[in-house]
Amino acid sequence: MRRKLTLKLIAQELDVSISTVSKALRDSPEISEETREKIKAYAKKYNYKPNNIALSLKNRKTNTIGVIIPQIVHHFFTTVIRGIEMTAREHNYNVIICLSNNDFDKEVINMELLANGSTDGFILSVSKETMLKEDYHHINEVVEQGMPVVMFDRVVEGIACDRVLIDDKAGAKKGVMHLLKTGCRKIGILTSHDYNSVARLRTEGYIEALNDAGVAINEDLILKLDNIDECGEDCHKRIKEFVENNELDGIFTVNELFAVAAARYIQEEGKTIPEDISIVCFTDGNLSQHFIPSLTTVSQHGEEMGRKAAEILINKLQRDEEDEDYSTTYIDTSLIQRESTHTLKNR
Amino acid sequence: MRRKLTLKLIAQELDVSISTVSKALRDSPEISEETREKIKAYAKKYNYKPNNIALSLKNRKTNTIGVIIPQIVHHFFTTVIRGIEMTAREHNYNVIICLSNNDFDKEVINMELLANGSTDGFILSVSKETMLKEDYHHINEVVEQGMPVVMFDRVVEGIACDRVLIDDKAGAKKGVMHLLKTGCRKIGILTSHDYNSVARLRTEGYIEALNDAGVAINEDLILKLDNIDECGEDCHKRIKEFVENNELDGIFTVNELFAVAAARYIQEEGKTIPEDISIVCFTDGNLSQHFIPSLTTVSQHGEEMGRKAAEILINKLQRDEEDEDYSTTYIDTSLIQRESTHTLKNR
DNA sequence: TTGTAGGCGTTATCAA
DNA sequence: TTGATAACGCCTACAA
Repeated sequence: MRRKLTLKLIAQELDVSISTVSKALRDSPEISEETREKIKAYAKKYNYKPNNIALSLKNRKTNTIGVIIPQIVHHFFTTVIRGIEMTAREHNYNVIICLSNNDFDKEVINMELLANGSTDGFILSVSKETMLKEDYHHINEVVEQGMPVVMFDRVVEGIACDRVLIDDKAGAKKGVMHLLKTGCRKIGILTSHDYNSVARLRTEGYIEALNDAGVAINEDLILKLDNIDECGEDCHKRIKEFVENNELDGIFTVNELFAVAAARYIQEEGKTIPEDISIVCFTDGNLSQHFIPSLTTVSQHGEEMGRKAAEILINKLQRDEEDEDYSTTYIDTSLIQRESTHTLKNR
Repeated sequence: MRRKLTLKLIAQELDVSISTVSKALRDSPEISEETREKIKAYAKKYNYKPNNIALSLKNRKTNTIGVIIPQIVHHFFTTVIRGIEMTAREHNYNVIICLSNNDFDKEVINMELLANGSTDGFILSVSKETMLKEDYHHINEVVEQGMPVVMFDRVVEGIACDRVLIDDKAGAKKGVMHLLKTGCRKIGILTSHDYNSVARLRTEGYIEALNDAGVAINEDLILKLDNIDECGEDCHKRIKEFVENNELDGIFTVNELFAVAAARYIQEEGKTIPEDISIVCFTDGNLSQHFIPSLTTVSQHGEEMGRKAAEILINKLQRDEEDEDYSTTYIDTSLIQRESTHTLKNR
């Protein structure tokens, strides 16, 4: 079989019209039992499958959700995707994923590409560069064309779309409170600059937890690194100095990488975790689970987040009269206690 | 702007025919300077973008590459995807990614889905379940329809397609030789069952390295775990026993997870790495880099692999007369020395 | 220089 | 019960 089978080819072969074939295959009662069977048998034998492209064109909808994310290395994004895919499949939607690699231009290209017919709507987490530039024209354009958009995790103000967020502030607070409960008082935080919505909220949670506990905020104990997605040489150096120059008994970090770097320099100083310094970090990924000591983390329930985002989007897609109300949903976090903090009886 | 702009709409608005608009926008010399400018100005003003779906249908090609992989958590797959995307973009192809989650049914569904018009060709790494079942009908179907397929990493015999492989055997050999060179003699291997092509080849490399060095193979030192993608409870237990019951001075593992698990039980026994036992593992990911001690690894050059796979596929797509010759390309590995092995002067 | 017609693969409407 | 026709959005050979 060289070329894909089409209705036309079947029609020619069986000497009927195209529309007869179409109807027969869709079990139309218009067609006589006999011809219907004949056509279906032929289609089955030669494995006919309708061409999705033609269907999309005809129906003006693709039944496909476009997902645009900065990176895929993140365990977190992986779980979100899984959630999206599960819900999508349940509702007979397909998912296509594009990576922006935290690059503004790529984000724009990808969105335009998918917006030109490949997709009915978007689920997206904006790239670092986009946040820095504060240029959202590509997202707004898509919205203006009537395609629903759901932003998750790394969201941005001023766009007419739904939002699904980790409750970053509450999560961070939960983590820092755990440190406090297990006896830490000199707690530092490794975070990132405030343009990153996620980092900012987590820093706020840290501050709030300390405030609630009546522990004074010491600006020296707040280290804002340049990038929340990696930890390069310079980042390592700053963490090293931070650990060496401050008398800490606890550290909260906004990602795993910072936590692991801190652990390294803590141990190099001859201190042990959690005896001398406890660690709690955000994101329950590979590293947290397998590091020695394994890390107490604030887990993000990415799968639930993905499910929720997909649900909202599909919902919007299905009742196409468009309402102008946009929701913001918060997804809870939970604390996973492991070896990097003192054990606590009550939970 | 509610509905997307089409040629038809522009034509109505400017009171010309559709084909005039089409030609003008494609800079046809047939159209007078004047109307051309007028049309282009209008299109630009209202941000006209051709509908990809319509183009695909017309041209019977999508300019899209479908990528199907088992998992995305793997750092390795991430780098492969990056390579694919880079090359694809250079040649004006788009990439759409689908995850099989190591699930046979999902692999089949995804392939059928993409094959029905969404994609011109495939780059795929088969799922664990598919390898187990040895059922490749979905891949063969796609091939028979004339869509080129490039398999990478987890490949399978008996399919008419190109292949891009890590030289797993040579890589493993390289890793084990490093252990030998740094003085290890009682070297164990943590690997997976032979149905996994990758695991099998790495095991062979291990054996060959020992043979070459004149070290006798001891079957007790070869542990075949059930799954190469994760390391669950049972897996951990078996690794623990393996480490405790054997007098080892070196361990080679086919992935990071096994290495990290081994490290844990080695240290629990009061031994240190690399002083008492050295470790080398396959896959240069997050864990290897950040673990303490950081792990000496066999790095897979995933990006190069992705580039190569994409190049081969695009090449096939572009000269559409189909030749029946299929290539197998091996991608080299390299050894990255870190803290988990003794240092070696020469490299 | 501009417009008409046909086709890519489907489906829906209406006519035979 | 079956078939012809138009339409989805685009492109192109050919006619005007």
